[in-house]
Amino acid sequence: MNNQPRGRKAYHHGNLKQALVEATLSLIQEKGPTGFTLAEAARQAGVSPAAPYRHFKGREDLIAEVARQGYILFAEQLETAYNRGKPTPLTAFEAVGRAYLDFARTRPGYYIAMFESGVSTVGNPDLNMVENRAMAVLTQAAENLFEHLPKSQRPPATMVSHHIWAMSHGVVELFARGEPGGRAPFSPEELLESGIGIYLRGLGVIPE
Amino acid sequence: MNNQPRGRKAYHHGNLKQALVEATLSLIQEKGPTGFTLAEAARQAGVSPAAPYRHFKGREDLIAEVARQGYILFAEQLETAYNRGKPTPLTAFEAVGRAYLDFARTRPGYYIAMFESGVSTVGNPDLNMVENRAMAVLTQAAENLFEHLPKSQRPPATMVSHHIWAMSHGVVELFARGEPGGRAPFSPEELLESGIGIYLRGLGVIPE
DNA sequence: TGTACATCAGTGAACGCGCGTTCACTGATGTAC
DNA sequence: TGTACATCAGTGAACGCGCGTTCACTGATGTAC
Repeated sequence: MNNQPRGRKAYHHGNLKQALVEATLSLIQEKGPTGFTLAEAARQAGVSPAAPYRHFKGREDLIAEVARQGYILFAEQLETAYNRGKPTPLTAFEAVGRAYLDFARTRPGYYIAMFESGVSTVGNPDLNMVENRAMAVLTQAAENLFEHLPKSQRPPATMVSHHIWAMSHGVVELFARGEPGGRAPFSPEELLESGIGIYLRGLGVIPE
Repeated sequence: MNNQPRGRKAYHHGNLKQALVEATLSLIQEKGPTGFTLAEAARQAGVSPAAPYRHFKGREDLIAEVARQGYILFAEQLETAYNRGKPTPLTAFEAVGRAYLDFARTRPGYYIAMFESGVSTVGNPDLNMVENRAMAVLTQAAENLFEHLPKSQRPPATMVSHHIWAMSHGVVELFARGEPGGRAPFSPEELLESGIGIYLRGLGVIPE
């Protein structure tokens, strides 16, 4: 059903929904969430401005779909990096941190739709679910880290995952945007890696 | 010069520039940076849509001014909290962290203009200066923390301040926005305080 | 103290623009028999 | 295999809207003499 007659414009696009998602990604990337308009996404997909309404309730709904797909990819990428805690819980955890940053940098369109577009995951069950799935990877990775700690010394894993998420997000927003070297004398990678390292030492899971 | 004849609308506003800044703050707070329009700010200040152009080059310029004032207030608030490192470097540092969060929560309009409006401090010397001033407080507070550490163990203070900034910003963006309890089972205050605590322990400036 | 005049800080009308959305429509596709 | 028909996924024109910005203007204020 994806095969339109090649070489002549088909009346039916064939895959408009996804084409709109991709147009949204590239527009958001270029001009920020403000710069994105439904009309332009339609234009970029080679379709009239009314066409998107066959697939989305409106502008907001399209952005939300982009965010939803983004969360899924995000969770997958984190899961892959986590690799079920192999080879060691610690290296796996650190790999997740790097994957976070990598996602934000290589897929800025998704990242922006997810975190900077103003879509709220509260009150949108679909979004909420995929967001939790991504979060769960971080929490799981944290949990594993504490295996060897005496129970009394284990911090709540969700707290740790929130800390890591906050620091990663902060690094992305403040230091991984705009011109290289914009705000910081350190690369985002260095910054996140060293930050997580110090934090983990404070947690007692890295010996000094 | 601030005294207009009371009780009758004056042809000259008297303090329009600041009134526009305040209108911008409240609009940005309510509707986000996207929802802000020059026209509405003018309306809210009780003035024609052309009037703002006597004081600002345009929409962007007004937002930049709001951000600029925000950075100054921000730096002042951090400085006050820092209190020259009294009573101890550690408590002073922690107070700065709390002040960061407090600023973001009690002055969301400024915070949003500074960090979420898309104004870039790069290439705007005025903004750059005040941003650095705020940053310097964090760096100074970090530096003090290491007084008692042997030189070889001292991490670069700017790195530390960047870490703290990132974590604070992350907490604000992810957990201090939207409905209470939106994304996290912890309050932003708890989250930031515990996060910084663990980090400082990792730095070796808090004994376990 | 009064007056002439320059400057400042507003007005209000107008512009062109592009957006989001709706509508009745139509061409293409899929399906039942 | 062919045909009738329902449904799907587009079109294109139109709408009302509010925005940012410009313009010639004017009323208020400040200053030199």
